[in-house]
Amino acid sequence: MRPTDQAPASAKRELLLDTAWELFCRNGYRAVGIDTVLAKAGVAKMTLYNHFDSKEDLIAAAMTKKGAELAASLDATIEATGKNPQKRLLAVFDWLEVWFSSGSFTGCAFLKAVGEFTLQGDKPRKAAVAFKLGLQARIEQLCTEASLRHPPTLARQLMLLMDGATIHADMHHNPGSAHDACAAAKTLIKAAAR
Amino acid sequence: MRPTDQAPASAKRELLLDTAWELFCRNGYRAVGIDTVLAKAGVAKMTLYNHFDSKEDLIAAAMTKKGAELAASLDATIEATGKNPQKRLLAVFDWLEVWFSSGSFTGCAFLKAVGEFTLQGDKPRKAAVAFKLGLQARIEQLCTEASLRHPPTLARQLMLLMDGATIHADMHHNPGSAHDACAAAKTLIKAAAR
DNA sequence: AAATAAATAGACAGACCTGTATAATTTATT
DNA sequence: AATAAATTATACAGGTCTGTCTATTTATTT
Repeated sequence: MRPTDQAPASAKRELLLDTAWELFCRNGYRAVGIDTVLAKAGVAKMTLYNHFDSKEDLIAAAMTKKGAELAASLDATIEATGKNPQKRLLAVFDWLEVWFSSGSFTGCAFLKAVGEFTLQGDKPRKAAVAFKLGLQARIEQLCTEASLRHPPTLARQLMLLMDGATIHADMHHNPGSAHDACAAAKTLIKAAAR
Repeated sequence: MRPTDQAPASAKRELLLDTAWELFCRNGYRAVGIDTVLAKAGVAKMTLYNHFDSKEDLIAAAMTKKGAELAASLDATIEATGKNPQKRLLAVFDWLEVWFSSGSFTGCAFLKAVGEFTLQGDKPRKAAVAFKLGLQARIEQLCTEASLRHPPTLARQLMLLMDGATIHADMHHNPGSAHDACAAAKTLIKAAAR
């Protein structure tokens, strides 16, 4: 794991990203102050500002890092599912259910960022949109590989189910929303099969 | 429109609720200060605190008021659709599309409240959950009236599509997500018909 | 007109926030 | 061991926030 040129990996830096992610995701971005992150991470303030230009930069960097981790985690789940293209597509919902039931689930930090950072130019919002579009592209690819009709449309529809389920799992403290979404997805997939 | 006993309707009070709703929905709850609401409404601070105990109370009250208005608006759309039960159910998505395309659309204040107020006891969160459950009950009723199978499950699934579409319309500035959701809903409804 | 209620302006306390400055100290590298 | 780099502690500036207090003015009602 060589550090990227743009973002050299130091231990403190990674610790800050992980701590920030957890706190912001659980309590909201504006509700959590920098000092809270620093206290929990046990890191000095100047260290933070040596690594990041601002709080928003820290947030965006955490989202980029975690987004990559999540994408890798999803891919691992898909690969572990085997070769059947439809099963691989449906594995996305198993992945969601595991997440929702994990105990550490506190909603989707990307969706929350869209709610809190409402300006087009806000870095956290841009990081969130980028992650969601990347995920959508992956879903679309799976739809294509499953030889389903209209992969772009179907992928968007499946994204509605996924993000809806994520919101509901958080709002109603109900991991079962993954099951509802999965059942609906099966119906859509069956209708798009040829 | 007689004022409710619990919340007597004064002009200033209603103005505060409307102004707060718009600003909070557009910019986020914690991002907007009380003073901004007061300046836009042209109301003195003490007037606010004579009508509401706290900022969170104002937020929760605005959500309750707007929730009732939205429910009435939806019902009006449904009634205007006619008697066909399936068309009445699908009218929900027309209603969404009108909202998304309205120009004043800045995302769903209820979903944003869930993201920003993460404690069970937070009044805004409770108001949001109450609204969403009420809407879900209405959808379930429409499913029942359309003689569809498993109305509770189907209603939850349609809610996933609706909330997903709302999030996406905001996140991607794409009112067309209502159309995606509607098409998916038609597939689910057809599969649940008997 | 008199009395009661509602709204106003403005200052203010106390807390919190982000980001900076400085100097001492630890860690890593050569 | 000597030098360079990273981290720390602490204080602080400047701003913002919610909510309160007081005194004054405007509406409403009797």
